[in-house]
Amino acid sequence: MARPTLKKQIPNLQEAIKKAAWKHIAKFGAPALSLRAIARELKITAPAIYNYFLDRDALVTALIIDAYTSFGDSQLAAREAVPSQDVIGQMTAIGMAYRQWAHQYPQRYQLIFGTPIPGYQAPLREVLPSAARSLSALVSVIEQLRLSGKLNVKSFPKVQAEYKAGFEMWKKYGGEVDLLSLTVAMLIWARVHGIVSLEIAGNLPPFGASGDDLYLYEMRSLQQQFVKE
Amino acid sequence: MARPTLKKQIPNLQEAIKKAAWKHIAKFGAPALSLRAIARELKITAPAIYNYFLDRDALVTALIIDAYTSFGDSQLAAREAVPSQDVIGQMTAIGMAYRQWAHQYPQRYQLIFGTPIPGYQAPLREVLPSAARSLSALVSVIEQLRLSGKLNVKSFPKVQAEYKAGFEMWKKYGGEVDLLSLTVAMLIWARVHGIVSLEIAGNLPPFGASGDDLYLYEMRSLQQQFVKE
DNA sequence: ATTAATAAATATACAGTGTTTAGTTACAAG
DNA sequence: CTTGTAACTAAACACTGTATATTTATTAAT
Repeated sequence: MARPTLKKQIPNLQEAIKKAAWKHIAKFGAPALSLRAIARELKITAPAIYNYFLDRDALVTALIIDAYTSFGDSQLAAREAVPSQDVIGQMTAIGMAYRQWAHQYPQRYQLIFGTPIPGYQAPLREVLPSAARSLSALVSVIEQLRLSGKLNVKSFPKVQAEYKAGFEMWKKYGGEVDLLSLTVAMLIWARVHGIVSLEIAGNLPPFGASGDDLYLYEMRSLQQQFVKE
Repeated sequence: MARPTLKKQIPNLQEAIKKAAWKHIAKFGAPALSLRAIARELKITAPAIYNYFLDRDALVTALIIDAYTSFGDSQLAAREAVPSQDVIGQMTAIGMAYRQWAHQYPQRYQLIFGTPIPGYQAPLREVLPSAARSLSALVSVIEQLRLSGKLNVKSFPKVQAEYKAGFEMWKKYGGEVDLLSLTVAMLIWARVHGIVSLEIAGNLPPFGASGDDLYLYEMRSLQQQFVKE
């Protein structure tokens, strides 16, 4: 029985593999992800997976893209939930959604922003679309702030010319914005990422009853620094 | 020949193993660290390593402690290089040393602050001494700032009571300071870590000629936010 | 000096991993 | 009814960390 009959075949095996992979990641963590374990779960043999993914890295890449999509959905939904006139409200909503998503899916967060898979390096070309989309919510808000003249960027550093090509590529998936807005958004991202990644890894003491006082403080700091008036 | 004669034995094999491990990490990255590869390099068998380290994780822990020590040395040296009256100068020196060290030893940086070893979780008890020491340079400067009344901590959030035990433990290795100074230092650490970790992973566009304009900007931001006057 | 104990290594083996190759079968198209 | 292809299995390779048993060099005790 080299090939199972259609009746016994798993209908969308590609999706089933990813689903089993997520299940294993949630249970044993991303580093323990194993093709053979997935195969056991689905009652197929490990090499069968190679019909759907070039190798383990390709599977991980697919998982990362899914995670980015989930993350981007959460970011865009947060922005949409606040009326577009209230730019500052959108900014905080996006920031809160960031941390909320990270706490809800710590494994997905680490899969995207950490380096939990041995030897794996995400191929930028494949990941960029979903990654740019996920950042686009924040970037668009900063852009709105800039267009309304409320963005305080006194002496904000400029990116080097060599990055221009990367920026053009970003715009393709992240939307038409000024380079300044993108770079400010990236700094904000870096700040938020700094706190959340340490928090997820358990390297920050708990602030406040629910632990988010420090985060709120940092969001206020961002507001005071980058929003005029 | 189960046991080599003293002449053929490697003199401090424990150190030699760590040295070979670092060599491999520098060459192939931390995730590719392999006991068997180390053994091959030293021309011994893999199980021989178990005479010096309980298991692979114990070796990694030893490496992390070494990395923390190297990092701490750099931090403390940076503080010492600036006269103790110039607290703000010490603060920036420490900040610059942080990034400099991270760029000089990206693998060590990722070994400490990332999670590049599959399934490995650093045992806090063993790592804390060197970790606390490495942070103590920054913490001590913040403490000086606080004692001289120049620390601006208007509405800075407080840590939860449950952390008090961890704080007591920290003081044992990181020096006698106020809890506030420690937590402010941790926020500063989070900010700096946010930028540097993204930078090391290649996820930030290059700012300025040598790429450190954004970092300088962020250090100025910290100063403006936390230093009075 | 002889013997016993210990320490430090090797040899071997086990269970696991990703991946390659060759073979087999179910199904679809001609 | 045949042929071709897609989708799988089986078996094997080269790795990995680790456990166990064994061997030997050195040290300590008698």
